[in-house]
Amino acid sequence: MLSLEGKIVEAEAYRGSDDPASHAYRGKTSRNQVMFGKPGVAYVYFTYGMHHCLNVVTEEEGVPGAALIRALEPINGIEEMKKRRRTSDPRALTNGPARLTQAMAITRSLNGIDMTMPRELFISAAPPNPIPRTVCSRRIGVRLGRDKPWRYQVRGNPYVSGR
DNA sequence: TCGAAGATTCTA
DNA sequence: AGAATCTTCGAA
Repeated sequence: MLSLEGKIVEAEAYRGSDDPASHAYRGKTSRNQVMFGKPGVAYVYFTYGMHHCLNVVTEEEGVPGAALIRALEPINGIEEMKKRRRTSDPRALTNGPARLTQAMAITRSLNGIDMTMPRELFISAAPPNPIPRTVCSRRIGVRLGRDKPWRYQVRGNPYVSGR
């Protein structure tokens, strides 16, 4: 069984009542409730009538917060990803929050699963970068909370999202 | 109930 | 620049 794998190269932070761009800004709802739960859990939501996005819950239980995974560098299962994304361009496979969920077949059925253990969907540690080169900038695609420099990406990585 | 907006992507 | 497309949320 082939697994679909990628290295996270871009993410954005979202918090709670102090972050107007966050789904948790106005408190807990049925959609965002996992943002208030245990850290390391997947928060997957559906938006624009067609797209899924994947977050990792980040804060201790009871405190809302999550990181939106915005881009991956494909590592394994690239042919499968090309089929799912209907493109052969390797850079277009996972360089956007909704693109990577399509490439990796991530849907709301995975909402709420613990990604700190080897599961259907999980995150594992990678060797540290020999040269630290993570940079931050303003978040993308949000109307409110543009001022917050909570987007982190690997500088120079060709698989990050954006224009 | 109803209506507006949305942590996006693709096409023209 | 505009459409696609439907869920979610807050107001009525």
